[in-house]
Amino acid sequence: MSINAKPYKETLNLPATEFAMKANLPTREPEIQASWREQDLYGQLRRARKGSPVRVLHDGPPYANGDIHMGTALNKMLKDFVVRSLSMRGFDSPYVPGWDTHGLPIEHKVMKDLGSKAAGLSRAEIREMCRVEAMKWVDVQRGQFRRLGVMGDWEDPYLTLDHRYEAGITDVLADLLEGDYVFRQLKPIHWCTSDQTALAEAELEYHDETSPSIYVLLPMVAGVPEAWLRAEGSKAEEWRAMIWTTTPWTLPANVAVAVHPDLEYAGVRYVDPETGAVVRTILGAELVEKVMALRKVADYAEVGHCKGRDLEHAQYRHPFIDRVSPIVLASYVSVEDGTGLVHTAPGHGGEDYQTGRAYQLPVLSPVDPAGKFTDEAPEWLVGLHVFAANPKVVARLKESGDLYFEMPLSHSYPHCWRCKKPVIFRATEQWFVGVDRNDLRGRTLEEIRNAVKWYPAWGQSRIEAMVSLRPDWCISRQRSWGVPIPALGCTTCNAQLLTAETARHFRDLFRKEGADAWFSRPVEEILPPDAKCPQCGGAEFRKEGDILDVWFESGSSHRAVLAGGFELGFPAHMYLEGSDQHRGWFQSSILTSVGTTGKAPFESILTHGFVVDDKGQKMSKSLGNVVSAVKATEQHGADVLRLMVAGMDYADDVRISERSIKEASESYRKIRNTFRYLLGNLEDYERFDPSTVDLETLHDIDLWALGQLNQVVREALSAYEKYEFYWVVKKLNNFLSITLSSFYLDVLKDRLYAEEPTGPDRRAAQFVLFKLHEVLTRLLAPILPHTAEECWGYLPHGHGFPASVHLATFPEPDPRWDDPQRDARWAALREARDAVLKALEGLRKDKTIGSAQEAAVEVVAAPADLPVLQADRELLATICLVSEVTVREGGPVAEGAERFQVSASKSTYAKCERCWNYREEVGKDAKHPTLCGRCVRVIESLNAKGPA
RNA sequence: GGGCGCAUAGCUCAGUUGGCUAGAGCGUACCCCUGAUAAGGGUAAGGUCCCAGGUUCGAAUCCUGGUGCGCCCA
Repeated sequence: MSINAKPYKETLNLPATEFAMKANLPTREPEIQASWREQDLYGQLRRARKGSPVRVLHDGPPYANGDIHMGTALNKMLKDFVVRSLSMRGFDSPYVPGWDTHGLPIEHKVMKDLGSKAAGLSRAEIREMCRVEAMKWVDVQRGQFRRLGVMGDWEDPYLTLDHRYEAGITDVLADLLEGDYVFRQLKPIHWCTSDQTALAEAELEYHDETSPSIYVLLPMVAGVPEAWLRAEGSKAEEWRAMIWTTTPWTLPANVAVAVHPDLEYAGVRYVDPETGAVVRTILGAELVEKVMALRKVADYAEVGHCKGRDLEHAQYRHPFIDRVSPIVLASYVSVEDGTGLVHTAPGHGGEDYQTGRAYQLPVLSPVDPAGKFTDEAPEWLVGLHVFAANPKVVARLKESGDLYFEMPLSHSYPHCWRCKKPVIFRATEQWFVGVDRNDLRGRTLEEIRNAVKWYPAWGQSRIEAMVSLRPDWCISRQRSWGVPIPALGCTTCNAQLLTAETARHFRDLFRKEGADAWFSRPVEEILPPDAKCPQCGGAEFRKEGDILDVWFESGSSHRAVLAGGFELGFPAHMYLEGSDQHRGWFQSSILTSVGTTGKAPFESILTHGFVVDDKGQKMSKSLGNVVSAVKATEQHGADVLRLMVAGMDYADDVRISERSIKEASESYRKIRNTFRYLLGNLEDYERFDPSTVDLETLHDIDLWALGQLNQVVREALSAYEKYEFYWVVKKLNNFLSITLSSFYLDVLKDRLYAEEPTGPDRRAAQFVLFKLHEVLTRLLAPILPHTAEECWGYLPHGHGFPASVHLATFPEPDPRWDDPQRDARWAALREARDAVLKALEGLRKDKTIGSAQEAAVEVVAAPADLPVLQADRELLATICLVSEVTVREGGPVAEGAERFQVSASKSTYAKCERCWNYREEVGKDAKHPTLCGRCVRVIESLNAKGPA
């Protein structure tokens, strides 16, 4: 049968491809992921990059409880962009994900589920339940991260409960002990006297409680302002300092009174309305009236004023203990309530403790685990529970005349989450890492400044400020679910045995049996050989009960993972976390690393902001603005989420809402459809070898398009190097949308559809499409791994391409296509085209034409522009998709006028039945009277060749 | 209250050392095409550049002070 017999339409080369327009990512992505797992893509990539320069992004372990949320998803997607782009840049970039599996939230959950049953279980049994709980969430989260398309060694992640990891933690502790960074000191913590246990902030519930609110007059000894003494002719001993407290029982531990340096204080003389005695006292100036009113004191006068800082180092006597203590300065003092002078007991309060450290005050805590006063307390309190002691203390003060006023006060007070009883602050011995020992702080700051690159740069000043000011690190916790601090208590003298050597002994034990050994085995079985009490030389010990702070655990990953059994290498190229980790993991990592190796564990830090809603508010259940990462992935697909995240500047907060996901879907569709067009026109491409395409056959516009592609490659690669993914997305979007979809690909249609299928003109166009497809797929692969892989699969193989795009490397610009002069010429042509398109819109408005092909156009240009426009007038018609273009010389362009004047009219030619162009020759050929010259030529040639 | 950030069209971002009549993509409206078709093309509308002072011939850009939002701390 002759081709001639077919309708002309069937002789066109219309696009055809299996690559679906509708992505259907929710079902397609899991299929693609399954195939990656089947072929062990991650393993293949490792083998392919073996021997290349290594760049490791070290994963910060998320906490293994609950589903992942948008924040963790954002973090993992960014990490995946980094790891994949490093691989495609040619680096060997293994990624070992990890989980933080110890710690309070998991233990808390287990204890809550157990309820009263918890009391009957051993610590080892509770730990086993915690392990099961943690591993459950590791599995859940692993599935969710994989669903996002995150590539890594999911089969062998690092877990902080792993024996090897536990040994790594203990190894770091041993090194810090060896460097003399670790010490023991009293510190107040929340304590439940009923359960006799320490409580974390998360284990407290706040309820209203009624406490005795008392105002106490402390006798001054020295330091009362001279002016006040002179004015009154009084001595310092005749003055008082008035404090206020709602916990009278803490007064035995009082060792200071705090005032605010900048607040105004008054010296007040008043006459006691009951006794008629004259009393002189120091009070916050703003509170004088209020305090005097409490007892309706009418007869009072202010003797003088001073600043709080003038009172520093003044001295007073304890009301019922033989002790002289100082007035100190503290910035948290306010005149909200009380007297402006704050009773300070470092053993019984967090702020008091900080102030105490600043002034080197003693930490007194004469209270035993049951909440009863020890014999360090005044005799009349010993053995009494602290809450029962309150009225006794008040009575005593009243008796001695030191009580100004008393009343019951209802206020919010912390209670134990388990027994619901009010808790107290009680100082206990804790383990610390001393930040100023061996100048750890200074050396850490040196590393921060000189050895680490910060993305964005302000991350440096942020962490610098934090490290400069941070207090010593309390590393002990009174919990069960974690790695024990392997301290041994001497049963004879209570001294603690914990040295680098003993820690290393337990490190080896933990490596073999896990930290569980500490809890499940009797102490005699696990004692280090020749263990002797450092104080009394005794050889009998008990296991102490503290575990390590979880920040110490995750902060030890540079030892347990980087330098450990994962062959990643120390230091890592990058740590990448949210900006909260400047205080968290970045700090615990660099402190333990500098303390043990002298070096930062990372060469660079990349931080991202937090996920907020479309108004910039944080996501919270109560605001109802939470977008679920898991649901969003199921509904829209991982690639859509990834595109959304990649398009935003992560340095700032990242705004996510249903709307932003919808917008990302639309943006995704545009990308996908452009690829579909490329593939649709490459369907027959694999039948020949692109290297046979004679570059001479490329049209000028083809060369220009390849030159534009070069620009995109350069910009994308440079953006990837700077980890500026939103720039990659922006550039690719613009290229896809403006350069390709609305211009180049539109212009190419005539050639692709109407020219001879295997003729040089169409093949030249396909040569470019092939290149576009290949290059753009590679550039997008780190961001849209599923879609890129799908596209890649449609590429004709056999040209030395790896089977997966993720084994490929990024494209390089091809200098053969660079030609600035051609670019300038095309800039002018495109400007002329814009003017033409604008003119056509006028014809459409009045219904003269529909499609551009119906129009004939005259362009008036300045003499300077003529050479470019007149060089190839048919070209101008081709790129404007109109019937014909005539170019006429006009005068020089006037100031502010358009560069090109265009007038358009309906073409007088007839429409070619085959290519729909309006051409002069239509009707001239006797055999094909409805065709234009080009289509006649194509049909004749096809006929000559016979059926394909 | 302190430290570190952020603030330009409805959304995501440009705007190098002060010279803009402030741009781009997406979205929106309207139109065209019906041979990329739950696609494609075109045109257009959209901004007290957070606010208030200041420096300057000139400020989205520099300075000061606010406001809002985020993270961390108190």
